[in-house]
Amino acid sequence: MQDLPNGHRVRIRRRGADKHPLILKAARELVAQSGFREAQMTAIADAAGIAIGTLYRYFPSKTELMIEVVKSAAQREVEVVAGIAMRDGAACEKLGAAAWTFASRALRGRRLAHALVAEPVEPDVESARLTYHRALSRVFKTIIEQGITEKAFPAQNAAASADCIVGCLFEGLVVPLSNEAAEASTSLSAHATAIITFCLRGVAGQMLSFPPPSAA
Amino acid sequence: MQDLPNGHRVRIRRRGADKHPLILKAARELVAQSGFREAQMTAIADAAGIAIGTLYRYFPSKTELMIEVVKSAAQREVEVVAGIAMRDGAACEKLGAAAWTFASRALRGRRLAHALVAEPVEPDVESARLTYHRALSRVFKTIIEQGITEKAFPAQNAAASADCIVGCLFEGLVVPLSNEAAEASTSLSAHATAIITFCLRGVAGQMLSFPPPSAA
Amino acid sequence: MQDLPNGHRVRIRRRGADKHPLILKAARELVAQSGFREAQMTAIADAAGIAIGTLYRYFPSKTELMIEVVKSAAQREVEVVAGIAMRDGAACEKLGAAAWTFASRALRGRRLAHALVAEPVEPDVESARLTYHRALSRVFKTIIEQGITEKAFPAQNAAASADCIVGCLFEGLVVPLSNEAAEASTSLSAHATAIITFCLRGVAGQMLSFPPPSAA
Amino acid sequence: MQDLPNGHRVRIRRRGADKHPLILKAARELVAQSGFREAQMTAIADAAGIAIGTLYRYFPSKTELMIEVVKSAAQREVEVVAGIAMRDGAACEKLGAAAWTFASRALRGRRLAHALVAEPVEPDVESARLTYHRALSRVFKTIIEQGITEKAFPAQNAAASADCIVGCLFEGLVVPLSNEAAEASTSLSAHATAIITFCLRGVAGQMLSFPPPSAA
DNA sequence: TATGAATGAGACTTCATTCAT
DNA sequence: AATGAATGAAGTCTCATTCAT
Repeated sequence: MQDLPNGHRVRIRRRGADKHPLILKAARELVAQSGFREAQMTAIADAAGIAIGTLYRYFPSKTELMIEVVKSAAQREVEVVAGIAMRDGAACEKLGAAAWTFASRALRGRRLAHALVAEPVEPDVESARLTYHRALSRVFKTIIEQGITEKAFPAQNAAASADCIVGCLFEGLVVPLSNEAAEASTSLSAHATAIITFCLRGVAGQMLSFPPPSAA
Repeated sequence: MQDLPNGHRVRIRRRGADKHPLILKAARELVAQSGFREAQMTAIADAAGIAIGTLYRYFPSKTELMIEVVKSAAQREVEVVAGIAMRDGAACEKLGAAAWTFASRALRGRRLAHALVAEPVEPDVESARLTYHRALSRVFKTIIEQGITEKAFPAQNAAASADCIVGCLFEGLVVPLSNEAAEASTSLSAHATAIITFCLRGVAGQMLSFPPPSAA
Repeated sequence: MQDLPNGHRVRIRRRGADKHPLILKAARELVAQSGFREAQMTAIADAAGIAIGTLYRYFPSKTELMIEVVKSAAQREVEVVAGIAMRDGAACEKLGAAAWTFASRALRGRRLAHALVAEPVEPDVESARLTYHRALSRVFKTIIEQGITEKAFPAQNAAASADCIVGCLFEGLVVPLSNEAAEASTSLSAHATAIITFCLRGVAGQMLSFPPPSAA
Repeated sequence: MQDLPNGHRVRIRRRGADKHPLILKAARELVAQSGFREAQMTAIADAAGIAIGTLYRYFPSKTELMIEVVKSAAQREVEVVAGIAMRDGAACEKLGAAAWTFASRALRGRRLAHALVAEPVEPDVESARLTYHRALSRVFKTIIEQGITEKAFPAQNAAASADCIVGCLFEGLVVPLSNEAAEASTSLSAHATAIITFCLRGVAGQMLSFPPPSAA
């Protein structure tokens, strides 16, 4: 036995493919398709093309698997957005770019994004989801603090402002995605622009032009 | 069968008390106490002091009942906040007051607020929950539009800004409530102030003093 | 809700037969037939002619049901033997009669007796089984103490002697029953007589004639 | 395939260590530690430091392995006790010594002793366990018969008396061990003395002084 | 020969819903 | 109209055994 880098305690496996990512992928796709509710262990095993017992070789319980699903999906989002925060450049521009990046990614991968934000889960998974929110918030907080230091933004409670940005993005972009009817992407894009404009005003305390980057 | 004014399709009942509100109240309290997960039909019937069979005379399914729970709980919140929007006064003040009212109500009734925002539900209930978000957003939109008309606020996408406010309030206040550990109410209150300040800046595009009303 | 005399916390049931004894009987028969191992909840429900869900209305878990099975079966045995201890008469005679009664009952109901003595169970059920052993032992202890008082038996550790009697009866009579091949009842009867004779010698410290009662 | 002298039917193995005893040892230790319930095949293979597939090369099924475990553990106990029966000396003293030896070994190795006496098993393993009881009984029978021949003991059904002794020792010493709470070893020792005294009286039909040997 | 990943039958339990009384 | 016992589909998890490498 040993602790693997991915944090799971499993027997050492020498031969055969590690089905961990395979299962995670299948689970994530099921969740992305129909939400947590439809992601039964049997369905996940079927989707992964393995037996239910094999699934339990890699994940000790459904809860653990769902936590991994949330963590892995969330981690990716946070990484991308965090990458922007680390760039050189004005806080104001980075803030807009980070928000826009998150928004455009959420507009794709609708169902999964929604699952990461507002869908029914049990307490332990909820906790992992909350961690995602907080991680995302920290990225924005970092940018805001830089802006305050640079005098680009007025003094403010950076943590609260960051929470607000996350809330704006979720409520403005992700929650509407839950109803299946996909709106025209142009109107969604315009909506995203309005949302981000609001966030920038909230942080900067003044009107800022917000030119959405051409690349999503 | 007929459609009643209150929108419910029930069998005509001539004698005896209408147990509809009784059941709704019991269900709402159970959800407020322990969330949707713990609100089994049997438990609701017990709490209402009626038989499970009777419950099914008034609600055709658990889904329908939960939709009613969300609607009724949401309606109350919306009404209170809408009441503030209808007042005379400057848009700016009303905006702060409405936000603060929502916030303080959410800080009480944590569990219910959380259930209305982020808890696991099935698609049909999710839909009712979304309607609540939209209704709340409309209230803020009305205030913002008034403010734009009065030149108190700059021109903006009022609907998007309203969504943002709702998002800020939910993300900033309700989601953190999901972890059982109740923080000190003073820090929560300070947090609420920071959140609302952000919202006002986002709408007004400038620093606004935000004096929270003494009464909630 | 209320605590019923049988110690189970169930909803008050007004109409319909109380299926508690029906289930217990079915479970006991299954155990008597094939032991604990074969007594799956589904099989018990089938045997009782009810649905699995109904079974769980009356017993919260398999463990609880098995504990009841052990307790109810054991209680009956202890009661019968205890009845003899309460009679008037010489300790010596009562001791023989009690042992013989237990023995003859064990010779009938073989499988169940074996389950009560030596069969595989989980810890909680094991505990109930141990209680049975101790209760039976206490009956013999009472008789022995009476005999010591009456100077019929020498001074001795009555509790230990009682345990020994229980052990003799179990090992001598019940354990051999576990192999399906039923021996001739005459030889079993003779064996029982030899066992009980040993016990009487062990208690009395001298040779005692032991005339088995004609009635079983 | 062939039947080996040790009674095992195994494939002929020419090279490499015979892992039979290794596996048996691991299995026995696991059973001794946590009982049959916790002795899963995988756990046994792990404990033996071999692969599960290898385990199945030596034992065709779990049942077979458990039978071997019971047999081997039992054999050791029987051998030790039988060694005493083979000594020179008075039957009476040997009887006490044999009983005391068994008792003191049971007081150590509690869990294994309990598994050998009263733990949940399937029919085939049960059968092996019964064989152990009978073998132990035969040892005592031998001693008793010697005593009868020597006129040290009165005429009696030696087989039945021997069964009784086994029953006394099991019921008096092993069964109480099943509850985890380890009693003070002094009280256990006193209890063992009382049990053995009873057995001696049962066999000899008179009060005998029983001086427990100092060494176990 | 050895390995150990994979298998899947089967066990327990929950809870929304029905229907005879 | 009211009752609540009964139902059983469905979901999670375990572990003895197999077989390709």
